[in-house]
Order: sequence, then structure tokens, then C-alpha cells
Amino acid sequence: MVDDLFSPHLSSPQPVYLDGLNSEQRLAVETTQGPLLILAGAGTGKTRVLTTRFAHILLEKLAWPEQVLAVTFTNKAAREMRERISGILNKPVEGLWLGTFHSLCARMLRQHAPRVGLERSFTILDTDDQMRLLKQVIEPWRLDLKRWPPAQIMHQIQLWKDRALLPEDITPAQDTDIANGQAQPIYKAYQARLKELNACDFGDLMLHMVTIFRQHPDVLAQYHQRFRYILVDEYQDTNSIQYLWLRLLAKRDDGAPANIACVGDDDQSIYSWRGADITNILRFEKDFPGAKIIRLEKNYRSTPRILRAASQIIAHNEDRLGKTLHPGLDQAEGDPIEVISTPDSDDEARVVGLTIQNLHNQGQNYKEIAILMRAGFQTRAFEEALMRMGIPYHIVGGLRFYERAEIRDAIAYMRTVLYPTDDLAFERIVNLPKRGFGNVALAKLRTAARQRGLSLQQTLQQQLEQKELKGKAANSLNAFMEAILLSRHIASTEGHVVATEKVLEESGYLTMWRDDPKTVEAAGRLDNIQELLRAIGEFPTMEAFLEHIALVMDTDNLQDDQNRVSLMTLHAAKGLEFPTVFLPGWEEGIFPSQRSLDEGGNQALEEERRLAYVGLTRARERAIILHAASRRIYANWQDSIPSRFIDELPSEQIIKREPARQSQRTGSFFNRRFQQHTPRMPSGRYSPKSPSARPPIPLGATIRHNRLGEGVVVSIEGERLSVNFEDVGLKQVMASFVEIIS
DNA sequence: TTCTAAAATATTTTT
DNA sequence: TATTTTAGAA
Repeated sequence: MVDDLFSPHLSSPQPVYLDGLNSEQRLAVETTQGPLLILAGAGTGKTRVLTTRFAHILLEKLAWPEQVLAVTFTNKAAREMRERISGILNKPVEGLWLGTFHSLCARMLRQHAPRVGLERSFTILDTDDQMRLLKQVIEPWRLDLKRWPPAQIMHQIQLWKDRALLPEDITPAQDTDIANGQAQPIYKAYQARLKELNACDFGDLMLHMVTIFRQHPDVLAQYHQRFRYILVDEYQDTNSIQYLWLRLLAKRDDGAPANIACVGDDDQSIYSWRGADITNILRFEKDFPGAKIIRLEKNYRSTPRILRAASQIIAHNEDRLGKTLHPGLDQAEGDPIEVISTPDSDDEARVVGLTIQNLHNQGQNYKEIAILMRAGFQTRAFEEALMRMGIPYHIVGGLRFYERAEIRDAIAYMRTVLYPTDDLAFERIVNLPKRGFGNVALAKLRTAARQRGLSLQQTLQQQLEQKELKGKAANSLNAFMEAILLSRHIASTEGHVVATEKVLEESGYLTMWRDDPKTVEAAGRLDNIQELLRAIGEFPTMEAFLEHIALVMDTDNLQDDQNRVSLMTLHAAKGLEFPTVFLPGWEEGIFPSQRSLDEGGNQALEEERRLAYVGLTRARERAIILHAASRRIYANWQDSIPSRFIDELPSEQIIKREPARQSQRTGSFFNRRFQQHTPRMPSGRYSPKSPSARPPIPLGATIRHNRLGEGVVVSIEGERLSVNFEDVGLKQVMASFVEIIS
């Protein structure tokens, strides 16, 4: 069965699947033994090399499919890789260890959960559950939640997990910043509570596996024996624990060189704020002695002019392994990059819309065009402009299907039906819709449950049966429990889809949305729930479905073929390409973002520059950069100067354009008049509250705040002021909320 | 407990 | 501007 797969290739001098690879790509595919780092610039055929290499290992019979470990960051990348491998092998492949770090860890952990005190049936919590749990855990500490927001504590815990630190690994010195130095005991309590619930959060998937590898050499040895080859995608984005996990799996006891191949591009590392550690890629040679490095520098995507511009920008960074993109296609120079400056952000959107209209009239499809911006809020202006012009568009990214409140509610209902001991799911929906069972009642139930040693749901059921509850809440809760029990019964007779439909109906959840006054929005939510029911039907059991959504947060985007313009952030655009790319908002403070610069200094600036590089290299034929002299940010106008990145572009590759003002009809009548008739320079007339209209607040000034009273400014960080108030002491306030007295 | 209105606040978000 | 969080009243 396997042989018929191999024979056609064995007989030919060069396997077909190697045709069309350039010499570097070919080397990257055929260098199978020992550690290998493939530095693959944008558009150099990274995915092709990775998949071909995988297929090559199989076809050369170097390993069986289940002996290769292939790690990606996104489900999308994993899916694509799987498809392309089957494409090369010309048959579906099964039994591959190919997936995201987290899904692979989940698969392993199902096997070895008892080694860290979990049952194999552990549940994986989503972020809402995590926060709810943490909030309960920190209660005994009686922290000032204003000063120590739970989200911040969660962040700290996650940082520790990302560095593979268990509660007992944390020294007091590492635990001073957050929650009065109580973060470590909170972390410990949180982990204990997770164990009680037989649950783990996302970070735990990796943390538990690394812990098991470290504490149980027999388990690690098992995987050493299994995996003969390891492939890693997007290596520049790995964080400490992912790196550790890889190294544990790659380094064998016998000291044999690891067959680990990592593909990455240090110039496209844009997730440091998420814990990605660029030094992982910079120190690869040190960690894996004898490592070979292959650079893929032939770009098959963009015009020479775009490549030169992108190269020139990224050359301003110092922390690089260094590589240069060369045009790999035999093609003409291409158009220069356009740099368009507009008077304000409304014009910016309009110019983009008009240009798209022109391109479309010249025959370009909408789906060949993308608008890539630094931050999500920038999309709004473009949405408005495109809608007005009747240009079809869609927003990529944004809130994902399984993150919508109604979907999470419905899932919580399903979990409540399926798992009578799932307290977190139960808490989410007991009082949704309102059943007169609020926080106070819930707290009582929690105490009762603890005394009885039962779950919340079991306790409530007992109390209802024994008529321990009274009042109108008792009635609605009775109906609620009945719906749960009925659905549980139906699940075993008529299947999980009908059961789900039934709880949502009988519990009154659907009615809640039907009666919602905001009909348009509510209708959308009901549609989403229909969509959810359809998705559930594609899985054999509810458990299978829940496992799937815990790990795969995106719904398969099947609507890719629709002809419409794509709007997304630069981050979301990584890995994609479009013939025409608009890059708006290249202004100081926006891009590079002020906040990055304030917090991360030069390192952050370099990351912003890498973002610019990512943005430019998405374009195949045409890149258009825009900046506005004045931008509406939320309520008010702010003047801005062109981004330093524009100055870093090679002047011979760009052409500057300044279209005439064309704004009309935005904002109020008065705003319009001011914009058209006020001289621009001593600006800020658009709105009296605009930051530029306000005189700058000097250090030591006395100010008044509506709520906090009068005080003295003791420090200034951009818009954020530290003020010593007469009545309430030192507080942080936004500059736009104060008024200067003296 | 729930409703209401005012106040705060708003990068990027692969799992 | 728009959304979410909060404090206080009903």
C-alpha cells in the first residue's frame, strides 16, 4: 500500500515534486539530517519548502508519517500544510503529528494527564472562564480591584506560564510588581482550583507537557523514540516555553544531532508583545551545535521596486540576522510606490475609495485589493467611505465567531447539560436570562455547595427537590433545572443537536433574544446560534465538538472567493498577499504607534519597522502609502506629521501626490465650516477640546478635575497625568479631563 | 436584584 | 464616537 506511493518517484532521476525549486529551496528540502535553520524572507516560498520537505522525508522513506512532528502557529497554517502535503503525495495523509503548539500539546496531554493530577477528560477553559475563576480565587485576598485589576494578575500568571515557571519556581523577588507581591500565592491557588475542576487553561496545555517532560523521563523518551524529524513554522514567533518544549523533544539523551528544521524570518517578528522571543531565532546556532543555516532570498511575489523599498526600510534595523530580498521573477521594474498626503483622515479614506474605483474600472477585481492598517479603529473611516461608494468589502480578523457572547452562552448551556460538575459554565448561565438569581444568591449557593462537597448544579438540584428555596426565584430556577434535565435526557435519545436546541428553547434563552428591543442585532445573534447548531451537527458527539472549539477558535473562512476588498490590521495580513495594497495612517504616533515607543523604546521601534516591512511585502504589484495632516481619533482631531518610515523609503522608488481636499458632509455643519476656512497652521480649531487646541499642561500646574477636585500635576506621560489631588491624593487622569487653573 | 445614567477609555491578539 | 464598566437609585 505504501509501495505504490513510492515507486513512481524511485524510478525517475529527479522526483517531480522537486521540479521548480531553486537551488536554495532544494537544499532546504534535501538537507534532512541535523539541525537546520531556514531563514525565509517574505515571499520566498517558505510554505512550499516546508511542505515539500515533509513530503520528501516520507517519500524517501526516512520516516513514517507518525514519526514526523510539524508545528505551526495557526490552525489555518496547519490546514494548509496538510492539504499541500496530500497534494504532493496525491492522497490524503493520516496520522500526522501536524498542528499548532497548543493542539499538539492537548493531544499529548490527553494521554498523560494523570502525571500532573488531571483526568484524561480534562476540559480546556476559554478566556471568559479563566477570568471568572481568577476573580473567585482572589476573593480571600480582599485586594483593591481598582489598584490590582484581575486582568493584570491574569497577565502576570500568563507571563510566568509562558516562561514555564510553576508557582513554586517563583521567588519573592519575581513577585513584587502585582497585587502587593501576592501574585505568586494567587497563582498557586488558581492552579489548585483548576485541578479541582479537572480543567486547564490555554497556557497549561504547554506548561503541563513541559512539566511532564521534565519530571518523567520515560514519557519524554517515548516521544524521542517516536519523532525522528521535527519541523517548525514561524520560528521567530516562538516564546520561551514553546522553545523549551521544542528543545526537550529535539535533544536526545544519546547526544545524536537533532533533526530539527525551523523556518522563520527575524524581519517578520511582530508578536513580541505576546511573549514571542526574537532571541530564539537569533541564538539557534548556539542551541543546536552544528546547525546549518540556509537563506531563502529570492522573492517570487513583489516587483523589484517594492522589494527595494522594503529592503531599504528594514535595513534601518540593527538586530537582524541579515538577508536581502532579490527579485526571483524575471519581471519589469513595476510602478513606483505612491505616497499620498491628504489634509485629513476623511480625505484619506475617500482617496483610497476613489483609487479603488479607478482600479476596478481598469479591470482589477476587488478581491485583489487590501487596505492594511496599524490599529483596528482605523477601519471605521474606510468602512464608511467604501459603503458610501458602494464598494464591497469585508473585515478580516476582528471578533471571531466563537468569541461572540451568544455563542459562548450557548456553549455554556451545552456544557451545563453535559457536565453536571462544570461550575464555570453553570455560573455563566444560571441567571441568563434573568431569573432573579444574582450575585448574592450565587454566593450563598457556592457556600452550600462547598459544605456538601457537590457542584453548584448538583447543590441547586438538591435544594429545589427539598424545597429549600422559596420566592419567585424558585419558580424560574425550577423551570431552568427542568430544561437542563430534559435536555440531558434528549441527548441520549435524540442526539446532541436536538438536545442543544431544546435547552436553548426551554430555558428561555432564545426568547430572551427574540424579545430584545435591538431587533437588528438580536436577529444576528439568533442567526449565529443557528450557525452554531449547524456546526455542532458536523461532529459525532458533543465532546468532540467542544474539544474542537476549545482549540480552533476560527470558523473555516469559506467566503474567500467573494469579490470584495479586504480590510485588516497589519498583524492579520502576515502570510497573505495582494496585487494592490493600501497602507494608510503612516504618521508619527499612529505608525509607529506612540504607545509602543513609550513602552518599548528602540526595540519597539524596530518591531514597528518590521510591521512596515510586512505591510509592504504583502504587495505584488502596487503599494500605496498614505498619511493625513489631521486625523480624527474618537471624538477629536489631532494633527500629525508623516511617519519616519516614509523618510526611510528610497526616494527613487516613490512618487508623492497631494490630491485636493474633497471632504464633504462629515461631522457637524460647524466642523465643516471650520475645516474649510480656518488656516491650518495654528490648528486645533476644529473642536475646542482637541488636544492641540489646549495649551500644553506644564509640570506643577494646578488643575481641576470634575470628580476629583483640584490638584497639582506631578508628572506627565503623553496624555496621562499624575496629579496630587487635595482631597483624594495621587491619581492618574487623562489630560483631556482636566482644566488648568494656574 | 435590577435598572439607569454617568464615567472611563479605546494598539496589535496566531491559541 | 461607541462601547464597556461603575456607582447609585429604585
